[in-house]
Amino acid sequence: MTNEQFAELLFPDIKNTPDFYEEKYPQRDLPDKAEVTRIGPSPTGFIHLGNLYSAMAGERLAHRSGGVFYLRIEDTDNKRKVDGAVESVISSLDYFNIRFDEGAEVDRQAGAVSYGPFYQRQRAEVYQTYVKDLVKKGLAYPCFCSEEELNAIRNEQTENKVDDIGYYGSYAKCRCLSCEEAAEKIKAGMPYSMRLRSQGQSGNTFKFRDEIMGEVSLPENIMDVVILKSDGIPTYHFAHAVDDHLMRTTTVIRGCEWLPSVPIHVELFSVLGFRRPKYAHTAQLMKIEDGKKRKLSKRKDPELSLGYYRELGYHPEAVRVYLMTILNSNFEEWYQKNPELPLEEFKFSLNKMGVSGILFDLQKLDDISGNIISAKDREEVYDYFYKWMEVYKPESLPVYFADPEKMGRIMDLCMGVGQKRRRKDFINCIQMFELLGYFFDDIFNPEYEFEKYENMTDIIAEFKNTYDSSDDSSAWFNKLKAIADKFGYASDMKAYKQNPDQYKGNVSHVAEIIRVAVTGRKNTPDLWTIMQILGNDSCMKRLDKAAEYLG
RNA sequence: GGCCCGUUGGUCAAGAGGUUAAGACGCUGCCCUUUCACGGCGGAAUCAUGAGUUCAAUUCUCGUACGGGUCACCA
Repeated sequence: MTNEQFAELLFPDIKNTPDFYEEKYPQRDLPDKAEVTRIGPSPTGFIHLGNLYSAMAGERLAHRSGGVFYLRIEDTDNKRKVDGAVESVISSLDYFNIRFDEGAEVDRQAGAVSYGPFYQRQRAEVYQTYVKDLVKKGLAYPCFCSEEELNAIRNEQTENKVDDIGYYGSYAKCRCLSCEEAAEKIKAGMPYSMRLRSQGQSGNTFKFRDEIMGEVSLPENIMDVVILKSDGIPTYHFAHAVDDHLMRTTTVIRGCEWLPSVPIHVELFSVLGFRRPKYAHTAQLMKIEDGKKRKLSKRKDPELSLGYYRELGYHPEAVRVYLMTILNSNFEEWYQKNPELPLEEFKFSLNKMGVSGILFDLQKLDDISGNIISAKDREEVYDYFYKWMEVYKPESLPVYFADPEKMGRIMDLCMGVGQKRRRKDFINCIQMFELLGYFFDDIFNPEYEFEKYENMTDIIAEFKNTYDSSDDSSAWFNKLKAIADKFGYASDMKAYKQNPDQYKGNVSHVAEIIRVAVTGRKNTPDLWTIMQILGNDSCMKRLDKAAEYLG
């Protein structure tokens, strides 16, 4: 039996040849240095920061060069598929302003060549066409080994401390089956996968240039890897080779956990006669746990999920800026110099990307986020907060937004609108939600942050007696000073600093006592304004409540 | 275990054969300030380790340690 006949037996339904697809998916008509990149999430219902990190790199590379950025759904693993995952992936990426030119669920421009379908399951025939061709050339063969047999091989290799663990050489039982023998098994109905007949030599290495890692020396692939699973769907490796070739990807950007499988991909491209794309393997996002760095894991780390940041109400821009700062080492400086320029102006480049694992720094994100929100208009932040609450805290909407005018004043206050400089109180929506709670009598239930000072109840009582809501800010503060003097606190900061021992404290301590009494917190914006917003009745009740608490 | 990658302050990092080894976050001191912030000016804190090359090494080479990744009909 010839290879030709054998291929026909294996793939009787495949009528096309590779040439058909080469023609169907021609070279893209793009400017000279245009890059074609892609993101290929698997629809497990979970898109994470690492994906976004890579996606931003790909998106920037493509769009800065006048190229194409597309979305391919890598759904070859049926077992892990989650319903609705594709929608969630797209919506998450959209939230963070990642836009595709083509790909799954993206409408393409009329008349343009389609490189789809972009769901790998829908491309089974394409892959099989190429496998059939490999069989004809004697470069692929069916493997009938069961899971148990494969495990046995692996165990044997482990026990014998063989260096290379896997299906290759003399361990590859099915590799030397004749076409006739294989045909027998197929006719008997045995399930089988298709494997690459590797041409690699053990011990050989080759130099490989990665756009991020630089030159890397790797061993030649010797494994007869599975290219088609028994259900006729390809493995990642094979799908990657065929798709990125046919979709005319110029640079493959993916996590550096893929670097060790580059030898497989190199051989696959070579065996298929494809020109290899450039590769860029991005650093991993890590997290510290028990004093050790480790790769962020989908299962264990909720902070890895993009949904997490959305739920917390981090502004997408903040997440993008943060990611850019870790994506390109020179971004931060550029951003500080050009805070008003759109991120797209930044000259992103792959070789400015870091090679080693990056520890995710939430504090830094918070700082960036605070800066970004403080630079926004009151209206924008108001809307943003409102929309977040509609989705994530709808039951609180009637409390916080019952009086839009009041909420507007609160926003102005906390953002420092109209002041010389903006405040940076707001970081994300959940934090705003908690921060602003004391403004609303219905939910005001403070955990008082009182420090121990002398005469606290006396000070509160005296303040209550003298408070007049019609006082302006300075009259109000003068009364605070008067109270300070009355109870042996310094009303003059300079005097206090010279002789701190002569006083029980200073006017800022007095202010703190009133602040905590009214709001429960030591840190709030201008107290006088808060009391104006709350109104006289509410303030009086709160002062009583605090006095009662202090006993 | 094999293979691959990495190691500059607590974190993100720039950097070059000779530098006072940038900057940012965090921490912290002072100033400003009628309270909270904002802001301004300072401070502490880093080249994993051994050997080699060199007049000179944190930078180049080799080893060691440590960290990470990967070795599936998962991606």
